[in-house]
Amino acid sequence: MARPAGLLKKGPWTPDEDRKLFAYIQQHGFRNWRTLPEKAGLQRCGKSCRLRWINYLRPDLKRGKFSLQEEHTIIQLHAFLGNRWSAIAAHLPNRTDNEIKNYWNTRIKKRLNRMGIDPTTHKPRSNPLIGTLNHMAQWESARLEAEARLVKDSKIILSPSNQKNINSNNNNNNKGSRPWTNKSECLDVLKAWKSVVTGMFAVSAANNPGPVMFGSNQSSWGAAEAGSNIVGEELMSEDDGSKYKVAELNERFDNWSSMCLHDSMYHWTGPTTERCMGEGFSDISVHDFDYPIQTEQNHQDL
DNA sequence: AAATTTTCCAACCGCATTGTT
DNA sequence: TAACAATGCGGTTGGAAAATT
Repeated sequence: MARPAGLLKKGPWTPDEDRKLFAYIQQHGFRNWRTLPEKAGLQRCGKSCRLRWINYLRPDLKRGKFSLQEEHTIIQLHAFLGNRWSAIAAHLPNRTDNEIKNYWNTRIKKRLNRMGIDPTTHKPRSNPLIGTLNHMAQWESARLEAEARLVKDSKIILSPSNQKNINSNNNNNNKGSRPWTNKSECLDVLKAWKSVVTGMFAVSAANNPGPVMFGSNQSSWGAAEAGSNIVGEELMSEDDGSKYKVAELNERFDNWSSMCLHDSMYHWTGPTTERCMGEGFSDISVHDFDYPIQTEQNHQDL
């Protein structure tokens, strides 16, 4: 049975211990973590073995730097799920909850703080008007970045030769080009955003290139469907089945469904029923809810 | 080059949840 | 159904490595 606690080893694992654990699990798998250490010839508790396997030895682990896409996914999922690292990890293949938690605490959290965003609530610290719409913080960060970009770009535009280049670029219709390079549309969305933040919900559709709508009960819109039970139930049945989470997610989705952006630049459609059922929650990430300015390059610089 | 500070991450701890008898 | 054991999760910490002074 259990070894006296005093005889159990603690602290960093040695290569020899790793070899023993790996070899044992390769051969026998892991069924009973409590008895495993003794069988594998290790002076560790089962808990320690389990952790070592899950966080380090597992062969399917993807180690190394997080990609920009992974980082986006983490931020977005954190806005949905909070500090539920295991739930977040479930949507990032080959990453562990511990790794994600560390990455959040050491990098993302600090960056959000620097941007004036509360990493817990995802809300800008300085603006109490923003109510329960957690993801708005992400929009705010997008807005700040967009504004910074516009300021930068406006200086470039002053040059006639640059103006010419920009015009031709806009006509290229490049598949890979970022849609928000169209500045007037970008500004319209920023205006719309501002009106949400300040509680002024009147956005004239006539003044916008695409439908930009705010308000409640937009149930005929795709995004509103994100609040349906189907979405929540699917999610929970796969992962943990906790009813309170279904309720919580639905509540959040209900809030979010009151804000529906359909626009060629900021395209938030929410997780549609089909996609949640077919591919999982992670599908809502990156391309649907992007941070406009950040690129692979400046991600590397961070 | 040395001292100090900061960053990063593996590992631990305690509590919650789930499974078993 | 209660009691206990096993497992899982998230917060925290210690120390090594990197960066800064």
